[in-house]
Amino acid sequence: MDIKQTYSISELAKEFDVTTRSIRFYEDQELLRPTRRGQARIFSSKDRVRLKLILRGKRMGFSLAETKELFDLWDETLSGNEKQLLKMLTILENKRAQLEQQKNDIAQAEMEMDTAEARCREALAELQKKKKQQAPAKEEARQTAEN
Amino acid sequence: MDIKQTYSISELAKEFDVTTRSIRFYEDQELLRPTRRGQARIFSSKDRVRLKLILRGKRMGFSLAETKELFDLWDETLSGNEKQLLKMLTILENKRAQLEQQKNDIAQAEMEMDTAEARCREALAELQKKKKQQAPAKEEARQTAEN
DNA sequence: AAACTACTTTACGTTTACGTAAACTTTATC
DNA sequence: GATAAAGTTTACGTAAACGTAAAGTAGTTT
Repeated sequence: MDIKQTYSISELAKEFDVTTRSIRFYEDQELLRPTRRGQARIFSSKDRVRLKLILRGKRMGFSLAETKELFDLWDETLSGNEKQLLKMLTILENKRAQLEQQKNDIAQAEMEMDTAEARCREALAELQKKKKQQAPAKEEARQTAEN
Repeated sequence: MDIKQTYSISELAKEFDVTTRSIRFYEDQELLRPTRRGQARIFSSKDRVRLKLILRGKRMGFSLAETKELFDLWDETLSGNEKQLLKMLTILENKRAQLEQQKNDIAQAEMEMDTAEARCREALAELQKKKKQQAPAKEEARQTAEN
């Protein structure tokens, strides 16, 4: 049970910091399926969850098509015949492998950022040294000023 | 010290499973800077490393422009004046935050995949039960056949 | 020398994921 | 009842990241 049952397009746009254009586009691509009151779209909390998943997918480098595929598959899975269920399981395995790859990539990136940062700090320290040599007289003044 | 000093375009294309078109495009966008022998491109091991970084960046959802920015910044950093160094450090912080976000996203996704998989297996188990009820006579035959 | 292979440039085409402008409708407010 | 506020459709535009010919060059094999 969510806090609210329905949402307007601009409510969702604000909450997730996307444009209404994007949301309409996601509907056009059938990733969201709002109902209508007259012309206006009414989004359910299911739509809200899906929007959240869409955006997370994007951050993880998934295309809208990929995300839609997962949504569709999951819907089919719910009215599950055996084939669909098995297919879903294998796809889940594939996605898990993808996530593993991403975790490796991230770990690698973090390590490299560590060494990059270290080199930066070294270089900075070098510069500081040279400054001191050029103007050692001002040192005490700055020390007291740093409080 | 790498195994090899220089690479042809097709060597790199094969090794990293990208098209030569992509590699030329990366050069065009100034992410790679091969030298030439006549017309032909000669890639250094530095280029090779960069290509690897480009592709990892893509898997992590980075645009080529973002990656190029990092490359350029890092190059400037090497001939580091203080401002550049400090800028690099803050950018590294930002990237770290991004990685944290991605790690959260992945963890979330993994949890949801766990529950999704569990539901799939439950549904499958249900289907198996129904099958048994409909044809309990064939059970022993199948059991022995499964060896 | 002809053919093959690997590489090149030029340039137009394509997909994805929206941006942006124009011209309405509906509802709320003054 | 005018006007603003929030929503709508239609439709053309755009940036990114290549794909895909077309046509040429350079070296090497037969």
